[in-house]
Amino acid sequence: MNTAPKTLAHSDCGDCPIRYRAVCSRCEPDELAVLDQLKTYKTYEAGQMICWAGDQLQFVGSVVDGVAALSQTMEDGRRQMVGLLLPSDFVGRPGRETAPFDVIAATDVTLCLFRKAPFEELINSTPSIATRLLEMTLDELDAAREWMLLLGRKTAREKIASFLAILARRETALSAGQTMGKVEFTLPLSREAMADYLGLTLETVSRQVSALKRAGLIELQGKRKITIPDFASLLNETGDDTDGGMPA
Amino acid sequence: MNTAPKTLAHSDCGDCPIRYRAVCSRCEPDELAVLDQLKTYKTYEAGQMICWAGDQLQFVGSVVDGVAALSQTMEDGRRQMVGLLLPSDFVGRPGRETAPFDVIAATDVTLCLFRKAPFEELINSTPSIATRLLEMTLDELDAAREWMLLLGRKTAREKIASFLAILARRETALSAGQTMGKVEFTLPLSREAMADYLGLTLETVSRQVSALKRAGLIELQGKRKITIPDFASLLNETGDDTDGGMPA
DNA sequence: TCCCGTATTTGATCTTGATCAAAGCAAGAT
DNA sequence: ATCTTGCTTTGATCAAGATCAAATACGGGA
Repeated sequence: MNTAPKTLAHSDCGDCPIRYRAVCSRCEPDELAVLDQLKTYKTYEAGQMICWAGDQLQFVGSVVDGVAALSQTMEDGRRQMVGLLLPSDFVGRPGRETAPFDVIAATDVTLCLFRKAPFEELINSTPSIATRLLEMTLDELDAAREWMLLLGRKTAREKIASFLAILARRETALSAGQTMGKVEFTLPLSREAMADYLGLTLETVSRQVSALKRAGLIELQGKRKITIPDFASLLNETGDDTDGGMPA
Repeated sequence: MNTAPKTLAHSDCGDCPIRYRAVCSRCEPDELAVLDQLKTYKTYEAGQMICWAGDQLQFVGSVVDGVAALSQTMEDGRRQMVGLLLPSDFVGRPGRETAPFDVIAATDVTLCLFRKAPFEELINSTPSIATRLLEMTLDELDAAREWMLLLGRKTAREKIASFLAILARRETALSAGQTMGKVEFTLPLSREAMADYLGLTLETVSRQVSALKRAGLIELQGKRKITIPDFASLLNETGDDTDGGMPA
């Protein structure tokens, strides 16, 4: 599961994704110099806890490679994943003392980290960075609310189709091509993790994946490699408004 | 349902809640002067659409009185409420062109509005405001993620108990007293709206409310007035970690 | 006060997805 | 090559909640 690191850097901004997504929308040289001095990298193995809900937060940063998950667990063990962190996503809470949720490495993960205190100073002294972070947080909030529709109202089949569609879209977004006929990608999550994300049991996930395969909407190579022969017909299964509109 | 307007203003800051919650954490006189010139009030009747998903956004602002709801609807009519906006909550999207979700007046609602463009200028020129908005948005994000746990994993009974507990907490937060033995309040939502919020049907909501009443955990005066004789025992029904921890 | 329209409650049945249980499979270890 | 071990798939059964269909209660006018 150790894919070669993908380089997501802004063309002008070196190799650390945070400079591109979270900070460097205008590439001010001063800010970059500060960030260069602050950044460190850290890696985690698949399954490892990155932090626990309630932990003191020392760092913020972003995902360089791999997939991390935010999740919550109830006393009796019921678990709900509340966010997926893919490469280039921001991790952490400027202005917060403690982590609100558990963070778990779903695959092997590399993070690019900055000590929180100096990063917060940077935010407070640089409106463009605060604005950029606000924008990203609003995106996350919209995504969370889309997910609430999925969790509250969609059927198991629609949940699976939606999840696959989101991954597929993210895949093709990275590799320029907008053609959207056929898409191939690797599932970053186990059946159990998918269940935790979708508010289902792993058995139901397995059954519905099989059902989509039987229906010819997806093809499987092994357990994790997925081919979507016709993206549009998968979209029909998601329950989403298929025509235009705003992406989440 | 037209309760007398509650005044939520910061003691130093006049009558508009936005100055307290979103902007006026330090009460800079210049900012307040600008905001005073911008603000207007607008009222909506219960049930009225405040805006539709996809609408051009001209304003941002905050709820002064009443309850508004963010919601999404699928083509076949399934609906999921994704946020409740209570007095002092911020409405709108600095930096966004269009509304991501429908906004509906759940009760009669009064909003305090500012034109978006000048408000955005204020944000960009005043780091403390951008930071404050970021903080508020992070709070909303945490609340949305708490809600994902509720939607994905909680039972109908736990959902109802959680919802009532949240309202009760909000009620007592406003009226100083932290005693938390007995709480009384009025439901701001119909059974149908509660169902849309909780990812249930209105029948299931009705049945579970009746069940909680039979169990002596709540009392009803009419349909909408609720008394919680012992808040702690209602909390036991929410499935939440009851001891300490961080509030959402 | 009575009437009407809407919201709520209640009941009977049906469906979906959870739960329990048992194989199946692939990859690494012996 | 065979035996683990840890997923994943599949099957049978069950329960929670949805759906369909009536009652019933409530609130606001005439």
